[in-house]
Amino acid sequence: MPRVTEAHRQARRDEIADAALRVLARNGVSATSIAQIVEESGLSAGAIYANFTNKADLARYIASSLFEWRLGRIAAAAAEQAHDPVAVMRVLLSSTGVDRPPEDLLLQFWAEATRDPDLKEVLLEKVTALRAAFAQAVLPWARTRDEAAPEALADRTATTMVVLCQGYLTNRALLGWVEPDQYLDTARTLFA
Amino acid sequence: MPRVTEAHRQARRDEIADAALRVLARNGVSATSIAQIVEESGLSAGAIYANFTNKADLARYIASSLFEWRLGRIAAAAAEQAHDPVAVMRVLLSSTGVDRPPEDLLLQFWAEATRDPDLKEVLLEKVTALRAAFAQAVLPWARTRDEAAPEALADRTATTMVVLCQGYLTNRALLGWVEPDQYLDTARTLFA
DNA sequence: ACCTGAACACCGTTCAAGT
DNA sequence: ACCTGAACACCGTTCAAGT
Repeated sequence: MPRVTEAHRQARRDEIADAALRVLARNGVSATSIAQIVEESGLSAGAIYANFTNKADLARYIASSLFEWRLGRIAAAAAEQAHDPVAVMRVLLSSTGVDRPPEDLLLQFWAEATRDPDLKEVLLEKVTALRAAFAQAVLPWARTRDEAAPEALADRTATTMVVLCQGYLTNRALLGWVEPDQYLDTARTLFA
Repeated sequence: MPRVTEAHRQARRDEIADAALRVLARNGVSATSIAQIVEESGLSAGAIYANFTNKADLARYIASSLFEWRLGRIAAAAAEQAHDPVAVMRVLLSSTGVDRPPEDLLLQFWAEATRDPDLKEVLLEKVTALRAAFAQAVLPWARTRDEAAPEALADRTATTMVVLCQGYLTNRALLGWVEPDQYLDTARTLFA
């Protein structure tokens, strides 16, 4: 297969995925049909199935790119001055932007992954990368706290940071009860 | 409508809901069809639609009872000796039992609620009750920390406890990375 | 009064026919 | 080589006909 065709194929895949994401953002995962994606993309049902094996495969492609976006954010946060775990989480949770993927879609994909092993594998890969980025970001902090085994402390801390951020995002997607600052500050009081 | 008929109707609803829950636990929300519930219950499609307005209404009924179960747990935890927030969360997160509802179903309903206002209302009601139970449970602790406005501290703390527990359950439903004790202990280190 | 199950519009997916 | 869109099996929901 010549290179030009491969590039064209990738462009087609992204064209379909972009159209699908627009429909997903409007209607959510469970209420999005192939017919709607066909209409939004201006292509045909056959064209979608020539580029993705099925609807779950298309969803996986989209979910992967959405979680990738958040990974970019945390890498940026790690590069900033903050090395304290709470400060790093504050950057991630407070991050805004026009291109921010809808948090309820992340939650819907996360829930779907409990029943879709392939999707689970994709998200596990992303979360593992996120955890590694957290661990690297807080390593300087860990060195000031446990000079004997700072790497182990950073790893444990990174895992808990993932869980803490998940809780916040899960909550905000549905209820939006708490601002990041209140969440982190009250948590500090609670654990003191 | 005579009372006997009303009781019979309620029994029918629970018969259908119980059958549906068995299918849901096996296959998950998105892969469960009315046809499967018809087969599992031994009734007909018409009987289901005579007792629930549609599939979403049936799901709402089931989700409500599952979250109710967790509420019972936290009320029990509140009645125990523990008044420290971390100890109360430890009881909730470590609770086991044969009748424990599958956590991935809770997560799937939570995600669905971001697109279903009626389901959102049901879950909001349950979470508000959970938050109130938390607030009551930690009030003695709050009095030892802030004698001026212990109720306000208890409320803020309860909100954050909800978010912290959500994060843990969201994580465990898919990854199962962390034990409750490690999560709570490392969080303490992280915020110190 | 309640239940049955065939019928309906729509869903995800396929594949013969086109270009 | 890739796309189209009618066709297929199955989905959620309804409702005339039964008991």
